[in-house]
Amino acid sequence: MSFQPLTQEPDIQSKWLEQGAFSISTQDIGAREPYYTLVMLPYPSGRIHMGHVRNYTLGDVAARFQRMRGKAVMHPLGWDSFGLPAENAAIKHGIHPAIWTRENIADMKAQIQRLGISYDWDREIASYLPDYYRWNQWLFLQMWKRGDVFRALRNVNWCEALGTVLANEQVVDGKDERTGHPVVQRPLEQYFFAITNYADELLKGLEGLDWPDNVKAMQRHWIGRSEGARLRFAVPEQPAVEVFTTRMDTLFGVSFLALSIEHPLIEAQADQDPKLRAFVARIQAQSREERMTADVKEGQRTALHAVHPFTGELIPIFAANYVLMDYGTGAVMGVPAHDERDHEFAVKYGLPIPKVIDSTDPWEPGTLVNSGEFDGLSSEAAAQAMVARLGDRADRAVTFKLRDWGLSRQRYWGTPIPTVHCPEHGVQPVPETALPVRLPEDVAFSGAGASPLTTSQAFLAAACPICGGPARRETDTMDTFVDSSWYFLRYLDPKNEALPFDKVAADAWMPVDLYIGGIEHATMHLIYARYFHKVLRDLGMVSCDEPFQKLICQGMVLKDGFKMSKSKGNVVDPDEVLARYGADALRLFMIFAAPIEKELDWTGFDGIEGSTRFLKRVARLVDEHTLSAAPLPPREQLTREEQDLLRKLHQTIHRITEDLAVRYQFNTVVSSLMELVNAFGDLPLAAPHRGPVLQHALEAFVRLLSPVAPHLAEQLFGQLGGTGFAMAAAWPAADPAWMAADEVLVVVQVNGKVRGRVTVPAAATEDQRREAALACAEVLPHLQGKEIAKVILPPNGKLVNIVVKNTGE
RNA sequence: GCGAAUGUGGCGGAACUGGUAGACGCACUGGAUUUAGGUUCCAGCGGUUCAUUCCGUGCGGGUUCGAGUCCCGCCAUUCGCACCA
Repeated sequence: MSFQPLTQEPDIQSKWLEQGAFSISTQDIGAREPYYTLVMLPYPSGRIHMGHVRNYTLGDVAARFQRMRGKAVMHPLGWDSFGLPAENAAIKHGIHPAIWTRENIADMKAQIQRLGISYDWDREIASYLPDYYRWNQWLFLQMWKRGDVFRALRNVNWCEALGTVLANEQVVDGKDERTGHPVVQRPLEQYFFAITNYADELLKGLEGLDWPDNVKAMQRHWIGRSEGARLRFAVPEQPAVEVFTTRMDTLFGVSFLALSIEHPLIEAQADQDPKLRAFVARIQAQSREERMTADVKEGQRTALHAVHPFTGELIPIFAANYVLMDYGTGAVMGVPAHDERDHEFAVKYGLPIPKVIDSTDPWEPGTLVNSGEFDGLSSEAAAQAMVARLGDRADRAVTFKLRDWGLSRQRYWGTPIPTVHCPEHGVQPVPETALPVRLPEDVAFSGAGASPLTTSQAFLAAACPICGGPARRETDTMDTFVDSSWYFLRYLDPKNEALPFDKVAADAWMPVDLYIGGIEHATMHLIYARYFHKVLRDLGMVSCDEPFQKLICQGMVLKDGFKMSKSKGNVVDPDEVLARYGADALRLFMIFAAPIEKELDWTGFDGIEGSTRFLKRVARLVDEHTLSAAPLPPREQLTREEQDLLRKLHQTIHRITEDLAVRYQFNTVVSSLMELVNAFGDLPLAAPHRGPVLQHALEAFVRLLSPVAPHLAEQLFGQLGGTGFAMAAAWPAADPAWMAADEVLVVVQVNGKVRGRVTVPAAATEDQRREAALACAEVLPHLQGKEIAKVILPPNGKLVNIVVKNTGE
């Protein structure tokens, strides 16, 4: 029948779908162990790209392997279908985001099905559908009740000309990327999830996760825990200024306080100080980007002074551009002698630079000097002593870089936040019975002005849940990261109309056994989802602490060393490859060409030609084989070559199983398959038991092939007389008795250099191995005139090292 | 600057606990089959050498009978964060 992927693969795919070969249910758990393979929720941009192909193929190999091992495999896919591109398409082409999204999903789904990925499509979800986003709203209400949601002011990117808020990615060089209108920072009242309540747990939880080190490091850094102290400086006739410091020991070196321009004290002073007001206004006018990238430290002296808590000295207070309002307390004690930034600032403004720490590196801790009663103490001891001595003016404190999660978006295409604004009762959540709050259809997409939601009168009109009076419906929508923070739970119970998911289903499958996706989600998505999962646990909805036990980040797919992108014009369309080579060849190449976590360079079609060559060879091997019903003869009746083939078979089963189950090293799975195929070629045509030996080996081989090249495996499985699906057949077991050879090759080294090889019986004792090595013909010349100091025999028995030294002359 | 990772043939990469460096594939070279191209098959393919001679896993040291693997010090590349008090 040979290898005809373009006609055979679609047939096999329809058979799988018709017979529900990929479907799974919670009832399947019991006799079978659950296994949950997940890939990151894709955005339906319209076309799949090679990155998707790589990601989904990797997940599918794991899913198919675990299924064959008898696990109940959960393997779903859905669509992260809210977000800016759909709204931009609406503005640009006048097509409604829902229609654009629906069409894109249909196209991409067809492409993915053509790859033969074994998703249980009955569990497909899409976040833009009310069936899904109503549960975002429901969860928001639960979190509101628990106090996980709050409202606060935060700066947004505001474009005056458009009268709209822009997302960070829409702002380039301080301008709207579409129109070029200037963008400034402006505070707006928004909703937040109090993720910082979980900062410590999010940090500690990383320890137990089987995740790549760099991802864990990124999260640790993102959470950014630092220990120090909070300390209040008295300011005459003003409220005290609280600072956070990790270097309490340097307190005697303070020569100024630097406050953020948003600090309340600075805001109050600016009212009466024109110079300060001008400074604040100038910094405020800078775009977010300008301000983040400015590396010049600037400040403006205020008329105020703080009192040093120990010396009583008056310390000038500055407003400074390098102090961030949302880290620590928004105020810094300036210690120029022992902090690089403070030093730069003090030099610029002519402030004193008193040295108070003796150490080799001025920025590092050491021993205190010029610090009164604390002189001579170590930095660590001094910090403790100072906090104690200051009583209620200082406390030990921990600060995080992690900020609360602002979830408001002034956009149409997202989950409406389920609240109303009542003139009487303020912001009130809508009752659960009123969910979902649906997105209205009658909106205008102009790209200018406030959110399109404000153009729907029907949507805006609401009633206050407390007084029943007229209220304005909230027009902010949720960050799409909310959608992707719990979707993996909805897959487990996608049709539930009473709850987002049932706890029984969640307990059955969670945590996810293998999560595969791009490293670009190392911080945001992977922290938000962990946070949501912990909130859900505290709501009693899930039992485990962490959602994703094992994470693998696959490398990017490149073309000639560069990221594939439309603008570079170097995109390789998966459809083109599928149309020429079929799914199996593409899958095989994706798995074989590079280790999972490394970049994969698509240098041309040579690689996939090689994959096709291999698959053809495999097909030919089975075509040329004559079916044999005879039982496999006992080992002792087989010839050496026949035994060699079966030994290679069992060694390969062992290796591939380890690579898939333990090491997650998929590229060597393909190498092992190729080696085994090469070994098939070494079996002589005249081998007396060729029929049964080959039959036995091919039946096992086809199963090993099935996760990577499932279509061809299906076809060959049938050709070899198998019934049912290859994908449902049992994974072969490696027989240790077969893996061991009765003779082993021993490498003989002299002083660590390979000098010869001898074959000894597997059962040979150490003494026999030593004898054989010393008698080895190639080794003898290297022993001439030398004294044998010792002979090393490592426990693996595959090597003998003879250590010699020169005798006299 | 801080953090993490990675350096192995012309290329992608193997080498699992320190034990035959270069598996497997791509490209290339020669040969066979073929009218030819393609396909398929066989052989070769790190450098060097008269020689299985010596050299060789980014560089320099070290530990060891033995180092791609472990330790110390560099260099380079990639990624992430970046005024974090």
